[in-house]
Amino acid sequence: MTGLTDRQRDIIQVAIRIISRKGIQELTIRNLARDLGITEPAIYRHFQSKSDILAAMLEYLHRDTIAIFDQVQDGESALDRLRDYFSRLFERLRENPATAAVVFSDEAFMNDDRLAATVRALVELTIDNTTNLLTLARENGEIRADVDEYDLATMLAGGVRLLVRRWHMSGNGWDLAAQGRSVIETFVKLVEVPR
Amino acid sequence: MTGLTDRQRDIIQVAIRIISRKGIQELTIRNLARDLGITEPAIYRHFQSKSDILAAMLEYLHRDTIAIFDQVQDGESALDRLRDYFSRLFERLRENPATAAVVFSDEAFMNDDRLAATVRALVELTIDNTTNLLTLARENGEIRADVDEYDLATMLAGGVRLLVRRWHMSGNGWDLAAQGRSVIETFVKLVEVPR
DNA sequence: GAGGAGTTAGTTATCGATCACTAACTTTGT
DNA sequence: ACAAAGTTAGTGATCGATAACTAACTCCTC
Repeated sequence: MTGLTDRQRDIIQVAIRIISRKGIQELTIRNLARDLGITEPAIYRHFQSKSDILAAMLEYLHRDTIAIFDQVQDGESALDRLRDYFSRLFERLRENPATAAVVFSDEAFMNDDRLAATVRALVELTIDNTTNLLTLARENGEIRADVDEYDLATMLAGGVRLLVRRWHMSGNGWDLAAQGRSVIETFVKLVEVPR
Repeated sequence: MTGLTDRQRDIIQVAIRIISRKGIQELTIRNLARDLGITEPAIYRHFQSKSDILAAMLEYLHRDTIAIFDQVQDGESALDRLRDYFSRLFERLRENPATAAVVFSDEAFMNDDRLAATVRALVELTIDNTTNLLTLARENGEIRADVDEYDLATMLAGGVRLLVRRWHMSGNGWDLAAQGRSVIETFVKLVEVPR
């Protein structure tokens, strides 16, 4: 369904792990081959170029993020769905902290137009999802209507991004989900219309 | 006072410009020399290593950010000082858009412990400044007291960071100060205690 | 079911390009 | 005349990528 072989998936996972632990500068074909336990040319049996590996990696993360949004329950209130969405994002990061690092390696993809566009789309996805839920919340009358919802989405998504960045920089040394929940609840408290 | 020669300042400015336009991957001694109009070894007359150039660049940005915070007027209310602070940050970015790019190249400094610590401190600086102003605002009774101010600082600083990132990614194609003001005012509207 | 043909996934060895950096020499300004 | 700031010419290391080859497995034909 994803169009990837098992071996291609292996390579992507190892690539993500390298980026997570050592930064994207350390993601070389050499290091990738070493961690996979094969030689460098063998990698080219599975991907035509390093750029293709990165593209597949970004596409994988993109699909994964879409899947998370799709899992968010339908019946709840928009604010509950917002809580659910970020809770699931935090859960994924806890299970696979490596994914966080990739999203903060934007700059590394600037050279390659295709990769730059993909990583940009990946970042925008979370913002768009947030904006959509906030629009729904306003339509439902769950949040105050006297503030721009795009500004709200910017603050919420930006705040969570900053939190994840600091968590990643700290070596994942604290409970992201707990801190994240605190930020989300603070946000909800600010925008919620008392019922 | 800064301990830098004129030539060292030239080099830092050109380095910042390269990072801004092409990303940190393109910041090589070769490209730096070419843009400066001299040969590569000449650079080593002014800095002992590439790492030293990056360290000096980060230190320069750090001093600059501190200077901006110090310029914020004293007499106003804490919320007005907050507005003033971010307004000055946006103004600096408008005058020198290159500085934005550097702060988003965190990952590039991960290899070098000294650089990593410096860039981390640079990012924390804005958050700390924001937190301090929010603490003051609460003490003055300007903002509601039922929300965690560290969460507030995370959302505000994170939101602004995200905004700046998108502005940079768009090739500085729109008015950052105007969009930034909108985010700040939305934030103020959320936290302000009606008087 | 035996045996060639083709495929898959690896190997060793090597390529040209580029990286940060250096030694030795020359030019320039005071 | 001397020091600062430039030059030419080169270093070893590492980058992504390729050529040539091989072991192991599958598939097709008779």
